[in-house]
Amino acid sequence: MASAFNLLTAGGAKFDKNRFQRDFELFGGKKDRKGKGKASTKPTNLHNATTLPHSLDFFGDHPAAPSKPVQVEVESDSDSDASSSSSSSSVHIAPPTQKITLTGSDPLPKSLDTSLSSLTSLDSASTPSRGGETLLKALKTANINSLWGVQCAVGGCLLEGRDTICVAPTGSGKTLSYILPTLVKLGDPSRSLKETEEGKGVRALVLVPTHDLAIQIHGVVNAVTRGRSWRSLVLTKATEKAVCDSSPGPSRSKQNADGQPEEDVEDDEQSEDDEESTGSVDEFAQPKSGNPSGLGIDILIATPERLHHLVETSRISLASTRHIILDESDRLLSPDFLPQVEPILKGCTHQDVQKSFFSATMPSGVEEIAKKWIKDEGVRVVVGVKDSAVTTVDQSLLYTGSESGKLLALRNLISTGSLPYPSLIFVQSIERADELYKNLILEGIKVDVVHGGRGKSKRDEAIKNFRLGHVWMLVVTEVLARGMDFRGVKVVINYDFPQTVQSYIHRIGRTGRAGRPGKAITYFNVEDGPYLRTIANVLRSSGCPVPDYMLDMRKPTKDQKRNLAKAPIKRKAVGGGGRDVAREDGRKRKQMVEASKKRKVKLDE
DNA sequence: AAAAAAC
Repeated sequence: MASAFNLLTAGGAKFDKNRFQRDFELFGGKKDRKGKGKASTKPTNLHNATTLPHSLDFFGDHPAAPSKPVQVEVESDSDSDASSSSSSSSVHIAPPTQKITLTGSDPLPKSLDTSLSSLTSLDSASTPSRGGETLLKALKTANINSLWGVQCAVGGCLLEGRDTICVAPTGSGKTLSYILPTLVKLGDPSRSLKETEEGKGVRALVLVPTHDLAIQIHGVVNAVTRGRSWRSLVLTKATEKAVCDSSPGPSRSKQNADGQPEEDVEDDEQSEDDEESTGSVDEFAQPKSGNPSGLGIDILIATPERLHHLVETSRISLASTRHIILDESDRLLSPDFLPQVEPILKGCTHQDVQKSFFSATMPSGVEEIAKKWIKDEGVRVVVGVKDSAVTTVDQSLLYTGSESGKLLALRNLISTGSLPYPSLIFVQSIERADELYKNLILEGIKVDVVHGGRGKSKRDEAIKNFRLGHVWMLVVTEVLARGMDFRGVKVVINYDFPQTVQSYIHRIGRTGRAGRPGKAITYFNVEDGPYLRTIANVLRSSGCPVPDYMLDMRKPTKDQKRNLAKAPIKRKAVGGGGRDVAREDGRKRKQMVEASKKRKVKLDE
């Protein structure tokens, strides 16, 4: 326990002001490009274009703002970016450093050093050529000047062509850790490769559990491929056709194991009709050669369901895909998604396809599933302590007594001005999200709500406004718990108790990113009692004080399960709910307890 | 039990 604490605190406390700044720009760039009325400045000028309101300006008003660097032991030599172009920074602040553990068959890949050039200078199988040079240039434009720990380690693995499972904390830089090496391995954009086999179809596939995360990752890709002709798309209804068109002809899918040859031909005819109706080129004029335009998609970012559908109906082939990345992979390999994800993985039939799996949490049961898809030469990268919360978040638990007590507590925070913005409020259901949203409007705050029941464009809009600072508080469901990078978020409030440890870790990981401080407050009531202990253990492992009685609380037994989802926000908690023992719940609680035990056991990893 | 993810 103590060792875990030390390990964690040794890690999270370094700062890289340059890096934060460029991260902001990175995402600002995406927003601005899409912004309607916004002055369409160059993406790099975003910081100026969308000046942060004071409340969002982390470095301006936070007491812990590193006007001088936080003093932590320096063990990395990532000082190469000290002379960055960033105006307001003569101080060098190092990125978060944590212990990184690689396991796998020998020889283990050598970690890259923190300089960007280590991405392209490697004499790996890839063709360095001009691709590397222009990538470096693009990174500098995006104000990315050095690699972080996870990016060095994962970069080494992916560049060597190894399949990889990576468990790294929230906000530690996982997205870039797979995007950058993938770009290097792809070498040149499909546009420059149109005559070659390699440039066709979906060249790299990133699979994520939510639409919103897909959009965000697309923004990252855009930011690091600025000025080049890389073709990256999010698979949506709108882009579906273009994505199918990029797929090599059906002749290819015939070679696949599960292909349905006869129907392919008919599908082809069908597609052709669709083509013409949308005024596209006659891509399928030559069915057997397929996609004569030769325009592939370099990086496709997709959610499982739509892609699964396209694969199952043979409208798209992943037979030429060389890279498949599962982000939030424990979620994607959970029973909810597995039926869709498995066929997609199966569809990647190229003999050289590289598979990689990423998450901040990785229950061992799920990791076993991931391993089944990985070659013997696979590498496991663990940054810090697996399945632990980031230590940069100040976590606390707050007893609110009753349902109405929650709203009271939140209102109190707001009215006393003690709730720093921007903040993120998690609730358990769509209904409760809408209801809390309505209540908060009455408080006169700039608030919006995001959940799966809202249209995609509304979601995009709300998230954009939140990033821009036009929205101070976002009421959300689990949909935004994972992966979303709101760099400025100061507080996460778990208005409703998270249902799993994983959920808790991901939710509070929306703040305290990249070594920055953050705060997480979790409300709980009597009915959350059984689950409290598990979460309390997480707090303690990451160094946050927890009253002893919480850890002593009895293990979850057959407590009545509150139907929280249907409980109105305003109403007082109704006593005497269902008394029945929900077997499902028992099972899940056991998993939670198991997971936390395992976490403790594996502290020395 | 809810959420998410296609039509």
